[in-house]
Amino acid sequence: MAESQRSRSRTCSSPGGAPVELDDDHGHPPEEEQLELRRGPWTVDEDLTLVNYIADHGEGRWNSLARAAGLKRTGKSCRLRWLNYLRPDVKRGNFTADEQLLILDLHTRWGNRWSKIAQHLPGRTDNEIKNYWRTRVQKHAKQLNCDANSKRFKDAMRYLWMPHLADADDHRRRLLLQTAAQQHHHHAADVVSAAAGMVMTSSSDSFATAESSYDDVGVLYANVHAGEMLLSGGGGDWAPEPETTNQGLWAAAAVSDQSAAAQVTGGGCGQFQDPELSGWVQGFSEGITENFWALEDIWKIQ
DNA sequence: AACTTCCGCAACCGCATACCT
DNA sequence: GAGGTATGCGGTTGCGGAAGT
Repeated sequence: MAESQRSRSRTCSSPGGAPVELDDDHGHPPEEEQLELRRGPWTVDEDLTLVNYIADHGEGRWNSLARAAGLKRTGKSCRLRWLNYLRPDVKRGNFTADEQLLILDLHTRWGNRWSKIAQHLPGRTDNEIKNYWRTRVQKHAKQLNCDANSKRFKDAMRYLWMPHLADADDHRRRLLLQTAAQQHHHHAADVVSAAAGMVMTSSSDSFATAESSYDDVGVLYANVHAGEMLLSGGGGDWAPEPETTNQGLWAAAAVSDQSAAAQVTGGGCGQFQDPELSGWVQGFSEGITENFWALEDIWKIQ
């Protein structure tokens, strides 16, 4: 990507985002402003400025917002910072099994339409999903020696990984409910904390940056809230909110695929559309193959 | 402890499209 | 309709911390 590297070479990414010169863009801000523009990591002060300004005036009109707020940033940069990090409803932490399932399924449908996928995962940003895909999913594809966009990999996800995730999610829910039952004599707040702790554990996170202390509160609140929701479900009827459910997208497939996966792992041969994959997957069932253990390892990574 | 490598994430870029005049 | 500007999207990069040696 010569073009990318070329343009990237103009950037100054010194920590703290020292003012740098810009020579690009169709926007062509006045010369004196170009000299002042900052890029690179946002400081706490900048975050606060942006958050306060949006709280007072709302979002939108990003270029003028940046100027009016006194931020020496491009409108683009402000928009990105707000949408991906500062928005109050942005959810942080690892993806839940539900979310992973949804991403896998939606990606098989829509490909790299990250923003479209993100619309079905409330609180998640396209950037986060994109990063997840590139760092986790593609890594797994690499381990399987196939392309993440290949039919083979998609089938592997569909028949092996997704049922695995579904199982794990069931297991997680059972654990939470079990915890609630065991501790029912405790003070309610203790129970909620315990559940929240479990949620925190299952979605532990790298949010502990120096500039994100105020985010921690939000994350904690969100997880405690999640714990409350899980516990208030009471009878094992917990389900994601309507928007976050799979709404038949993968649910039906997951149910039917459970049997396919069971066939695979149980020694049978699932009916796969791709005859090549059928043979490949059949390998799992006929003794232990390298691929099988690779998949098991992949699962442990989750 | 020091150094290197790997990995995840935030932020950037160019391009496409929508919107405005 | 043409031109200019704003916004949104997807791809890519580099930093910083974790893990490994």
